Amino acid sequence: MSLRHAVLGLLADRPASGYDLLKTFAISLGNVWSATQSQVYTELGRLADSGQVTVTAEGARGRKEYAITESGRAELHRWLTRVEPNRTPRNDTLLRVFFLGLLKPAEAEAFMRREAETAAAHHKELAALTTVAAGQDSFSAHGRLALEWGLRVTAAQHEWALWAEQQIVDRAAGGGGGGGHGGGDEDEDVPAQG
Amino acid sequence: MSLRHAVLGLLADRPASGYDLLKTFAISLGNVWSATQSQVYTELGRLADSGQVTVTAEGARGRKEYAITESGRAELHRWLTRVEPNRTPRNDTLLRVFFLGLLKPAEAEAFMRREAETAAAHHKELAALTTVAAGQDSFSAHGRLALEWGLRVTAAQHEWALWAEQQIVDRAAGGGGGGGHGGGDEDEDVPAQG
DNA sequence: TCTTGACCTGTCAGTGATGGAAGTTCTAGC
DNA sequence: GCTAGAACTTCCATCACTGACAGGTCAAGA
Repeated sequence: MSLRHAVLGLLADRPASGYDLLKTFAISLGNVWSATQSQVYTELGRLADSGQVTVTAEGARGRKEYAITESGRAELHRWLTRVEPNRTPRNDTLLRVFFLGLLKPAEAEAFMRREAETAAAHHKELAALTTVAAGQDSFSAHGRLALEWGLRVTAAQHEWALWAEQQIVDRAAGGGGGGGHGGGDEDEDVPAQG
Repeated sequence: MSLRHAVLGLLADRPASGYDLLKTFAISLGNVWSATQSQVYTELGRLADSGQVTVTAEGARGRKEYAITESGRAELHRWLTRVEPNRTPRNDTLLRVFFLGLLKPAEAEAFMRREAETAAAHHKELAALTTVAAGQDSFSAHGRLALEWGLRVTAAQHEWALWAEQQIVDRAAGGGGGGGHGGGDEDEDVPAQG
């Protein structure tokens, strides 16, 4: 449902063709909201039908350039200011974490280690983007806010994965499969959050 | 697509009816993967058709208790160990952040402030769960790992939102609407992450 | 000229997600 | 006996997403 607004938002910056939008998704916006080809073209068609965008030019190779209309801008503004962001949680990795007890400790440990590596790699990718995305326009500036979110969250994820891996190791050593788990050096149940 | 595995995972712990599963989603698992009534019942039907779960008892009021089968367990294990977690980014809030430039600075600022509040509230909710979810079984133990993730990420989100709000204030004060923006005390572009 | 490949737009079938409405059966209280 | 409501399941219309397919046009080089 938000794809519509992603497209509107991009067109609010400047007119573009479906192909152009696809490139923007691939480069920057896709880090935050991904879209496939068919989705973008379908959505452009729908938006044109409802009068929120119009075709402003037809170029070579059948290229159609779309621009946002007043009606589209109004809808975009309404969405930005009046519609609650959708926070439906849907985290594939965490879902698996819930069920890690079904694996052997070694498997579960490997899972968390892979997660740690993935988070670190993702963080690195984003850090590389930082040096590139240095535009002074508003779109770039706000993109950097989103980028910073990514940096912080991937960093937190990395540390969490390392911590969780250790928890699993401890539990395997202390508790085994059965009921209670051996006490001892387990003060550090949950780290302080400030 | 992962709803199937969420259901399988819950049934791997113990047999349950659709209604039971719904309660589990409402209480714990829903923080990580939400599901509606129709989804759960539909999925149970599909799983029964494909032989990954079976009806083990029929109780009062048409209640059907489902249990996972060997085939279901195998699929679950395959998913946990062999299937890459789906990392399709789809973050409604960040999508809006990209387009905050379309709002007046005061509106954008209000948006970020609301985000900060939401993150703080969410963090508090999760912290309240911490004291409750103290079971010693494996499902609870791993649930706490997921919970810890939530605590860390909401904390990071809160701080990020505060930081971003400040960025917006600075930009409005320094740059205004036009081209370049006034230099000065803007060393702190991006905080260190190391 | 012919080929290769980038550019650019679309359609379609299958599948799953969403949200609401509805219906039956049991329990508890009057 | 009657009612209210909780327990529990099922159906349906609509919409979003995926992945594949199916084009047609221009530019540059062999």
